[in-house]
Amino acid sequence: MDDATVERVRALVRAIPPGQVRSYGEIADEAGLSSARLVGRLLAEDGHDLPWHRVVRANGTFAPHIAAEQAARLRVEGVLAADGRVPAELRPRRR
DNA sequence: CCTCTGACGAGTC
DNA sequence: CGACTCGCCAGAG
Repeated sequence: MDDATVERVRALVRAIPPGQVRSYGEIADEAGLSSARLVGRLLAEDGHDLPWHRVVRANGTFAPHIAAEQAARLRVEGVLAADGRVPAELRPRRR
């Protein structure tokens, strides 16, 4: 994967407004990536300085190992994650 | 070169 | 709903 793509992903994540979430898949498409997994991988390696907590799975759930931290950070922004998932209204819609 | 393993997603049953 | 499968890219062993 090339650096330009990585930058696109980082920019997209940075562009997510507080209190709002987007899915790995959406980021992947818009950044021109073929797989959502790559977005996850990028965030794991190079996303420490990004609002990664605003990126959730397509069904609104969190990745297991970061669920607690993610829920905490979102709560600060006013997003109350009940039952380890984001409220339906904020959940990334499939279309 | 092959297999396994992910911060994933969509489709089937 | 949950459980499984397959496609996806890259790095590790």
